[in-house]
Amino acid sequence: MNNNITLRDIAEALKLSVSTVSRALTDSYQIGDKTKKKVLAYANEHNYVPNRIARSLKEGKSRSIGVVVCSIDNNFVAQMLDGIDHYCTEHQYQIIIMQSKELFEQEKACINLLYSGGIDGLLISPTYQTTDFDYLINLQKSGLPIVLFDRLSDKIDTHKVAVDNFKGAYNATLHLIDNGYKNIAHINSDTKLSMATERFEGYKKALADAKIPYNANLVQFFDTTTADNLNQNLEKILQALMHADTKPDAIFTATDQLSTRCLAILNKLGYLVPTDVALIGFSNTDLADALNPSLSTIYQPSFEIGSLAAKQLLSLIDDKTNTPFETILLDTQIQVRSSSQKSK
Amino acid sequence: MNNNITLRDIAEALKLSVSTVSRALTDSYQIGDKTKKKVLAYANEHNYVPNRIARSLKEGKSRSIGVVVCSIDNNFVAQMLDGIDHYCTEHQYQIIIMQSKELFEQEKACINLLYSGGIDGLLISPTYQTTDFDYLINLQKSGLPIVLFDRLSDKIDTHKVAVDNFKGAYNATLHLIDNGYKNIAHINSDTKLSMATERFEGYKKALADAKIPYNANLVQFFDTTTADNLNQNLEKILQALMHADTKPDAIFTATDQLSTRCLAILNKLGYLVPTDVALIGFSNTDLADALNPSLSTIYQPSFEIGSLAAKQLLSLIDDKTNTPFETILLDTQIQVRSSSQKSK
DNA sequence: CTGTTAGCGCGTTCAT
DNA sequence: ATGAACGCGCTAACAG
Repeated sequence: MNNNITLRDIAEALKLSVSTVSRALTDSYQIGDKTKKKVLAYANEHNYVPNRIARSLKEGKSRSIGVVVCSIDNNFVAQMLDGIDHYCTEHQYQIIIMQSKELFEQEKACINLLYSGGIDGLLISPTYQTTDFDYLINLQKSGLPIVLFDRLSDKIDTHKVAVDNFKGAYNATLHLIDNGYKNIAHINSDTKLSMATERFEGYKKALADAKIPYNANLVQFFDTTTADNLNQNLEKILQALMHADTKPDAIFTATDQLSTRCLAILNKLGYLVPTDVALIGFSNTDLADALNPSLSTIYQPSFEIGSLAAKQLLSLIDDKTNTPFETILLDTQIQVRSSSQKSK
Repeated sequence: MNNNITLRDIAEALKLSVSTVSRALTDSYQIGDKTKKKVLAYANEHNYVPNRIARSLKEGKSRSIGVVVCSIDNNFVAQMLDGIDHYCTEHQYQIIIMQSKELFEQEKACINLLYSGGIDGLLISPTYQTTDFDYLINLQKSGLPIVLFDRLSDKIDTHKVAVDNFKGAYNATLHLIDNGYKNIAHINSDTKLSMATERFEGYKKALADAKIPYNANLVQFFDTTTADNLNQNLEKILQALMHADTKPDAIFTATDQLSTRCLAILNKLGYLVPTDVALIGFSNTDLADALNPSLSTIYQPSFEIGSLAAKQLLSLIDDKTNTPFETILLDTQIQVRSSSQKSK
């Protein structure tokens, strides 16, 4: 660890007291100009840098926040982290990122580690498995500011930031309907988190509004927590769907991974998109344009989700005024490309 | 910050001394069984969790390492971070990730922050701009263990982990040659870091071995540090190349971003890949299969780079035995898909 | 086996 | 305007 010079080193070298040096460095009004100059000069020359750990211990706050996400190796997550990092760096907060890998137990382990590590607040996007929020609620009760982002839950009352999943899903489905598709399948994660049901609801509402009867056979929820699960199950599901009596003419996928993998697997199985089946899905990949065919997506303002969540958390940390908790839902953006339009 | 109970709270409640409690909790041999049990029980019940900050201050080490990368919002980087995180979590080290955004000044700022934050070691993949390593060398001299990963430099002597760029580039170029391409263009970043020149050298060597004369007009180095720069310049470069007298029949791109953007832009400009021009490039995107056309890539073992780099760093931190520094170069893997093969 | 004491580096009273 | 002393929570050397 950092074995730089300390206040005491400066004090001894300059024959001053530690407290004088400390005050000189913080530009206190009670220190004479000459001493200030002298101290500052010495500090610069020997590039003194305050020991953050000691300061944290003293002040009872670390100016660092914990961030728990499913996986850092996920395009969409990385974009949100970028937003979080941007806001926090700007406000001189350090972030400590931990990965839950979609495992509830690991999520708890992360939180524990972060908490004992002395974070000032917690930013969390729960795992797909997470249904029990008592753990977080207890932490919150014992004074830890918490903000949920991307994946929300009603079970805990706090600041939350995500997108309007219902509307996004509604628009995606509506877009397919507007393009003449009728047998629209929906593939989703089987998580209990609200994002999944909201997207499902948006899908159903769009069908209902268009007077298209809902067909449960066209809807699939399954375990997407690991890449292997996702790939294998998705392939089976797609094959089953495409061989069923009511073969879908379009698919609306509910998550980033689901959308891109779905396209890859359809290609692999030899189906022509959108001729055989159209596709639109939630996705933030910047390769959407280059995909085969270019992928229509529901784009989420990932960077903004991250930076806003960070903003909410820092305000929670600083403000002791009990402002009521709020849930911010940003709008998604529909990006129409080839995969969802009947080829001319 | 964490305002849990402390050793003193336990000590007072149990009418013991703080040190006894401390030792009981660390299962010291010098503490009686009954006291141990009592302390442990009380600690569990009130879920005591040691204050990491205080411990860090006391022990002079934080069990945390700093990681500086260009951007977390970069597929390849995220994969390496995943590897780093995996190894560090396993060994109970915390990582603090900071983004340089390819800016040398910001890189220095990150390092400063990390250093004053009391990291035990530093993992760094320098910016494309970085040519001056004195800064790092000084830190190293003052006792900070440093490991370079992914992007290396001769200017500093320490552990380094990356891939064999020369060989990877050689193989990519050779593959194009084997498939009958002769006018092979090469697009690269204009960084001074060795990775760029090594890839360039690999390209040239493959040409030379095949007795294909080197044509400087087919080689382009340019500023890829921001997404805007990359996109705009790349489009110009591609248009120029494709309209030149010696139009390339194939392109070898040297970085992840370059490869995927190149494909997207070629599509946008209306060129058919690989019919009009073939393409292979360094890239780790898991969407390579789904791209239009599927993209042939030189794949780097990103996770391994990360975890190995972390391993080297932790060994540096723990070992005080002066083992000589080593540079580990992992093999890349060529993944041949449609973009680099003459359509049949 | 247990308690007392000291000190990590810093900020902050309380004196002077 | 400056210094001495204390304490944040923890570990470890030193006593007994």
